Amino acid sequence: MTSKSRKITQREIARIAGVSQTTVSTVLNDREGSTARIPAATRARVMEAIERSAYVADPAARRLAGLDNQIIGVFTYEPALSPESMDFYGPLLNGIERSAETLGCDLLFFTSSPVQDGRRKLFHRRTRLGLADGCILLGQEMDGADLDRLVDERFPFVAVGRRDETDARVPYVGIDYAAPTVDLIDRAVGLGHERAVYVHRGRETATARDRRGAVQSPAATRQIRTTLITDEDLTAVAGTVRDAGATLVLAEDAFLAEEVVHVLQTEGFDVPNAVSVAALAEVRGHRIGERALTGFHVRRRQVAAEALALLQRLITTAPEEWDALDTQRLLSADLEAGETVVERRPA
Amino acid sequence: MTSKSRKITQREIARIAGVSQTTVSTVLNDREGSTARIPAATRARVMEAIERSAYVADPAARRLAGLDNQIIGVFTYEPALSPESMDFYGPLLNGIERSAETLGCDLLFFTSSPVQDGRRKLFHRRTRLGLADGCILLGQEMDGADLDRLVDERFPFVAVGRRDETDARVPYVGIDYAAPTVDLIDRAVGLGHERAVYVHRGRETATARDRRGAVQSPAATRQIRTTLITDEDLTAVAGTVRDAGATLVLAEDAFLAEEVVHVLQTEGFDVPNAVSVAALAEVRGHRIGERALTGFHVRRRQVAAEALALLQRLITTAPEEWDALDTQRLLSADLEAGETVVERRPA
DNA sequence: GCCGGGTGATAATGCGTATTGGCGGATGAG
DNA sequence: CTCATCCGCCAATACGCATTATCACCCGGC
Repeated sequence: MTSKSRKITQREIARIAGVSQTTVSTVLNDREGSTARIPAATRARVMEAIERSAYVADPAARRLAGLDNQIIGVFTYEPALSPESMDFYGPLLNGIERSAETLGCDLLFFTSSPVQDGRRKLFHRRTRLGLADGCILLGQEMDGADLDRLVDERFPFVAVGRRDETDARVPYVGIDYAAPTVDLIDRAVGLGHERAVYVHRGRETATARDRRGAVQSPAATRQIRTTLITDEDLTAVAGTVRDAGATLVLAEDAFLAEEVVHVLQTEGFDVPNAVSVAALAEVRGHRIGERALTGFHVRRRQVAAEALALLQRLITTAPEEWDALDTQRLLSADLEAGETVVERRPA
Repeated sequence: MTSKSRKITQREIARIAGVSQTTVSTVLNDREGSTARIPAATRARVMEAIERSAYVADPAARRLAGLDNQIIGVFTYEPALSPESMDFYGPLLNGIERSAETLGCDLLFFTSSPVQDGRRKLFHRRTRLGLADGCILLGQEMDGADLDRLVDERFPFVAVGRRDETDARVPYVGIDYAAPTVDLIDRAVGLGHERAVYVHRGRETATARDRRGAVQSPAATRQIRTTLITDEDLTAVAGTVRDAGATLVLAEDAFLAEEVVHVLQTEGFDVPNAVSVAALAEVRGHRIGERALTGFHVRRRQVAAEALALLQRLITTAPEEWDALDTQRLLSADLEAGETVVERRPA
């Protein structure tokens, strides 16, 4: 073997097959029409030259010539492949990889983006964003300017997570926490609970508002009285529970739930027999003592799959017609029964 | 805002700044020389136009013009981001991501490669390999044809894992199991062991030969007598141990070690008090009852970092001078003390 | 013998960037 | 006054591919 093969181009193939570069291109893309007809014999000759020389098209040239590339960009605001971020990013990346595989797309991770204020910047002088046909954005919080610019440039992208707070036109696939929150409360009511405390982090993100909204919604307040407090002074939790006569504590996320339980137990509460506890977020892998924490489960793999499907639709649709598309999608989190919300014991 | 911004090119910038496209390119790459001199005033004018219009270079065009792209390809023979592969790929990918970040490179995952015979094929008609400046190959076993072709085409790449069996010219970063195997045996001898059994999988890979070679090396056999058996009939292990009067069992990997222990315990052996056990491979996370398994630890993050460093050297070196480079590198696995190799009790 | 129409191809062009080889004008040396 | 520099800039070109516009040829009909 050991051909000194530098780089095989269509021109090279053309020379071997005794045709023009145009013909090679036509054969490769089997483009047929009144303007370009290739008889079987010629086609075969060209094909053979291609097979024998193991030609592969230069993706850069294809891209420059205006074709798409089957490359999907993946941007994360922090390192995605570190052990710490794996809990969050792992299932998402897995879902993305699987979808990309079936779509026949490669994945371009923008790991080179310079870090500013502790998070990566999507746009910079040497960004390779333009190589991708579209881009998936991952991260707990994103830069509004980045999103605006993507929208302005009509670059196909999809954010994972609710993003309507920054720009109403941002396409996203997010999680609905409101519906399962109401479900969870229903279930607690069914177990006899009448007073609850909701401990939240006082954030003003869309999902935080969603959860508060659900807790304070008519559907919920009709059945249970809930006192809201923030995590600023966790030691106050015990007092609030006592004062409100609450038998159920909801926490904004699983970590907060764990802290709250610790405080309650220190104050002599029996969890969950005297006070039930649940988190309004992902709880897989979180336990309170021996018991699995009650809360939600988010099917992240499915979120990723939906995001890629949406992105694919954007890529294959002309920007002018994006308005007609349904580009903002919410998936409901699943209720994860767990074992920390139990029947209310008569006092 | 809301510029209808299609795509800003150097020509556009040139028009705004009242110069030629050549000048813009020169400023951008601050190329200076007798052939192209730009006075500060012009440079400033151009720079301002660039800043204001938020210009970013088209990577495809750059690539086509022969420059490098700061893109490193990552090829795995099976899905890399699935939960099952994470044990193996996780630390490697993490190391790659970190190195890429400091090198300012993006990562292109070739997830689109069509699957054939249960593993992905690197080369296909639409491969985007050419977009990358170089490529990292990951996977337990690789396709020799792929490696040959990469070598032939002088495409910069580095395989993770020993690959000298396929082609002597394949650049790789692998793990040395021979040295730590001898170390492990030394230590066992120091604890009084005189007879051992090595249970291996009967494979003919480079690393498998390495381990067998180390076990049977003069340095080892001088101190301890080792009987080799394969995993074909694990129930035979107990008999072999008894017949050989062995007090130490070495297994080719941690999973095999676990199986072996199970067999031994079923047969009434006290592990590790009567029979010590160790694996000649990664053991982190593996336990025998309450005890951490003795064996090796592979610093995969470091392996990845070395691989990227080597790849970078290949990329920045002309192919004609690759021969002068040291392109095959072995890193020694660390001894992981564990608790399953203990002092030999007098019978 | 001329014309229309279909067939099988190709030359020319463009995509956005980098680079080579100038070119006109000013300045300085002889 | 002439010739050689040097300065500041630009036209032209290449990169590999896709696409548009043509072109030469042959065949049949009139």
